[in-house]
Amino acid sequence: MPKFLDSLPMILSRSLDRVMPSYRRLFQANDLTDQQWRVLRALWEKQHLTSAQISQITLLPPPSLVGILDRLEKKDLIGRLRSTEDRRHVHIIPTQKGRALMEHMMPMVDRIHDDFMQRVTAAEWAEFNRILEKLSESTEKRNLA
Amino acid sequence: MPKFLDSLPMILSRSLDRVMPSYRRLFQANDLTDQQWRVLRALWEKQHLTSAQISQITLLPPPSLVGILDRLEKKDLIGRLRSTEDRRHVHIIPTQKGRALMEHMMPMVDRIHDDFMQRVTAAEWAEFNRILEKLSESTEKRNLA
DNA sequence: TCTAATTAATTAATATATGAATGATTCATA
DNA sequence: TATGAATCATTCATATATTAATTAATTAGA
Repeated sequence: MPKFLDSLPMILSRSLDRVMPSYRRLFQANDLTDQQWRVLRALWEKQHLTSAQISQITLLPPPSLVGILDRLEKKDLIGRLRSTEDRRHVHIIPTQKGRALMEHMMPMVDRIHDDFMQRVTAAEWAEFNRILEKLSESTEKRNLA
Repeated sequence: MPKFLDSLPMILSRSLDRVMPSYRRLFQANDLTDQQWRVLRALWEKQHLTSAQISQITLLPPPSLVGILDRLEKKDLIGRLRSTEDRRHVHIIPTQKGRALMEHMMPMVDRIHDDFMQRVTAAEWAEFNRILEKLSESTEKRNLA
């Protein structure tokens, strides 16, 4: 009989609870929430993304994203620009201030990641990802139509 | 350079997002949220727990727990009983209705867990847990005083 | 014994999650 | 080309997360 604490949701939740504080200290020092950083981080690679794309990348649900973008906009870290081709899309673009903050934080975020990676070997990390993928792989039939 | 999507928080979050729907369907069918079920589940083994104990077991932060317990109490699934020895403690006790619901749901919850476990071998599951423990092990100095 | 420090539960303020619904727009197609 | 289906961002209602502060009760120590 599987014990509650050993269930997949609890194991993953517990790990997240243990991992996040390391990051959160940095986020708070820069007056950002976890989610707000995620949005900025998503804009690191691409210079502009639609709201829907950010939602997919960051895993933030669209209704949450609206408020998160509102607050980032209020802090002058991002801007919204409605697309001219398809007026349903809204392009999210980091401001100068937002880009400066990202450049300031990225090295420290990478450093935290590296610290975690040093806890395991490359082989262990690969194995971990392989098994987790098997465990959480989506079985939903995709719409291939 | 570690990519955003391959960071530990994103990997764990993505897995949770993939795993939870299987459970959530069952919870919703029984008019429970994830967190409300967690509280009931914690009471499966022990017949009564204090609010603080439930918080530790379920990983639900105390301020959230207050409202969750309120709603469970309103549904007549649990009761609150202030301790007589130490009047700061509040014992949480499932009602008859709450216990019946637990007994109804537990087999199905176990079934979902078993389905996930069948995706990997026992060795893989053990290895997964070992590596995840190394990755998320708390380095905070414990108060050993 | 009396006060300072602790502890358990709670409240408060703000931010986010979840699921359903809406409004504006674009697409598909008869 | 009118029209229903699909899409994107958003709103709404409710539930939960996060951090700080509060309240009541207990404990530790001078």
